Amino acid sequence: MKRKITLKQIAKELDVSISTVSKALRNSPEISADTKQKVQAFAKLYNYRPNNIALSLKNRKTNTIGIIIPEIVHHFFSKVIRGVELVANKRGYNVIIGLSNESFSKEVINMEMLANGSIDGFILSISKETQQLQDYHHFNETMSQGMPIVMFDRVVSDIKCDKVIVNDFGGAKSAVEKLLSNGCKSVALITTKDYVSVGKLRTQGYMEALRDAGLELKSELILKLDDRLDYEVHLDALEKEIEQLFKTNKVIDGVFAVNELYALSAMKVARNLGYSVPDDVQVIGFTDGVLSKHATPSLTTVSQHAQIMGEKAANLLIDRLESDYSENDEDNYSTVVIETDLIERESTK
Amino acid sequence: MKRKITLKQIAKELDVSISTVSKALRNSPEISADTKQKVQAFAKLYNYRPNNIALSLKNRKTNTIGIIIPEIVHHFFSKVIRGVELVANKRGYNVIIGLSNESFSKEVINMEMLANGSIDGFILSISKETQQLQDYHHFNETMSQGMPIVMFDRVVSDIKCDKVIVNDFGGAKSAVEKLLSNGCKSVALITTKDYVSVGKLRTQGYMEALRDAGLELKSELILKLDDRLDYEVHLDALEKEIEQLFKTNKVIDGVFAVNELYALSAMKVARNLGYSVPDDVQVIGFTDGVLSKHATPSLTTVSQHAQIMGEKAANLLIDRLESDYSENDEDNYSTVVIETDLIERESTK
DNA sequence: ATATGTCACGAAAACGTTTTCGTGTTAAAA
DNA sequence: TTTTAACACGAAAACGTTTTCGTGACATAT
Repeated sequence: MKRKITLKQIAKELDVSISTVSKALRNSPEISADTKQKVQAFAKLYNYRPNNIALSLKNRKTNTIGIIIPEIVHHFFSKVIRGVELVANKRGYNVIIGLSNESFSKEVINMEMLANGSIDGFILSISKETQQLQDYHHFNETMSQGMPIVMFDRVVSDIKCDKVIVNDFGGAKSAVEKLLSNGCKSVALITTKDYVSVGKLRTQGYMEALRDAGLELKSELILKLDDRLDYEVHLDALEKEIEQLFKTNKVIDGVFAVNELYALSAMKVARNLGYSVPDDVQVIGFTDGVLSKHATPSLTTVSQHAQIMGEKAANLLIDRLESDYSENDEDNYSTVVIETDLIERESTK
Repeated sequence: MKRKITLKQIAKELDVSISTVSKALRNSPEISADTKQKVQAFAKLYNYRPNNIALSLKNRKTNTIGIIIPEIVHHFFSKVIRGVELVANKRGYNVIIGLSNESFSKEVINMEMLANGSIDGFILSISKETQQLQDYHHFNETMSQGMPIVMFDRVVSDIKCDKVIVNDFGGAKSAVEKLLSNGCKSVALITTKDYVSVGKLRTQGYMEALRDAGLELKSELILKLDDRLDYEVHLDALEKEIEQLFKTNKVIDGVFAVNELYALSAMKVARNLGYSVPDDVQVIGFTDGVLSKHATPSLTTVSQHAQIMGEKAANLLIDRLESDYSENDEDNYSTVVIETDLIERESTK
């Protein structure tokens, strides 16, 4: 179990100086062909690779980007990671992950841990708790130390930084428009409480679609759920709520849900109540998830292009990291909006 | 945009030496109470935190573990990551990820990138391509440089290292036994080609269950699929194969599938052919996936406890990293076997 | 008054690199 | 023969820490 070989050891072995070895390996013209050959051969033999940590310290650059997300067991986020990793690797960066688990304090701790030199910049989506508390000091502190941040999906408009967001409003609107053009007269909305930024935007898209169509907005058709509860565990509670919605509003013939689980549950409840999907009730969800494709009937969804978001975010961050100062300190932050696609499946006509 | 403050800057500002600052912050008895107070106050004011990279270089220890997996958009792997991250964070480590994307060369490149000082040890699951090529030089080289590896799920028995595996054999066997005790007379198996280690073991479990029950093994009931094809994309091809299986074997009244997609497709095909699940055909899958729970009918599965695997793997690795040499170089490697659970849902009686 | 000891701090090395600058040797130019 | 230039290499600093060891100032004991 021998340690990795270092410049110093090579230098000693070959009886030259460390500088010579370093230069020889980088093919410096200062070094004679003879010496180069000797050094390079030796290095190859012993499989020499420069130590990343030493390089990071010297260059004050780690070539690593940190990604903080609320949850990894979630298709949307893992697809984003895949996008980030893809671009990062291609451009010579590593990716280090931190999970906030939807908790404010874990988000803060994780960021502090990574901000002390481990990474060059952050890509993150804020936790639900942070959204509620509206405490953003850790973002501001990080940025004031010269470490750039790119926010994606769940962003906060008060913070000045690069952002990548989904066109939640537009996606929701066109989904509801689809339902309406498919003949729905009473479209229900299953959404989250308003402190969740994306939920709020999707709700607004729903409203606008109705207004544009000259339809009255009926508050009894809107079900706002508290998503601090983990409905993946309390599935029955979720279904109860939706059942209530259907029972008190027999006219419902269309449902737009702001996430996959809500949409699936709506389909299930509707079926149990004797409705046929899509004949009696049509359903559209907002998600990139895998459930939609394999459900029966398969679910029409608004696709978010998570992987593209990740790629975009990574490119934004790395571009900023590699730009020179001059461009950097004018606040030329950009916000990239990823357009959604409506993927039509069996839950709509 | 001021850089993070360093010991040197504090020292200069307070007109003491760097050593004094360092000691004062670590509460060394060498330093007078006065000076300590002064330094600590200043450091707190400027929010001083030691630079991780410098510490890593000094200590030759990064407190970071690398995890290499074939794919992140996959419930099993993301759950494992969650487990690793949980334990790692609790024990003061960060997690850096590399995706092999099921490719041998990307696996090698990723490992080489991280092995040059960025991390203290690996947790990994090998790619399909590596399994085929049976080229394990990168694992051996990594370990010979004193960097420990913990393999999980897809392991290779030739390599001496800590391992965390699922009881694939036992899980499969008890699943098939369940089908038999539920009255199935002809249980089909949908599996992968034999070079996939876990697929092979699950196949063996199937066989043993039949043998124990005194049943004849009929090769026409075994469908071996080439999983180098991405069936998530070529879903129709997969369904064609399974349809063929059902059509040529009308007697099938039970199906054991080695993964979620195969199981779901089997259910779908069966239904399309006019069978009722579970009345005519009962189905069990092998997976931790999310599809099973939400399918209709929901799928009975062999649960792998992915998160626990991640936790176990992380603990094994960190234990080894933090053990002293003496225990380390005797080859006391352990293999932890995670037992499976049969989660009964609607696809079985 | 001298020897001993404690206290509080600083210098320097080390981790593994890269890079700037200085220098001795040799060959070419004057 | 002397001056100059090119060549090939080494010493040292720097990145930010921690830690070992040395040392000057002062107090106490002899």
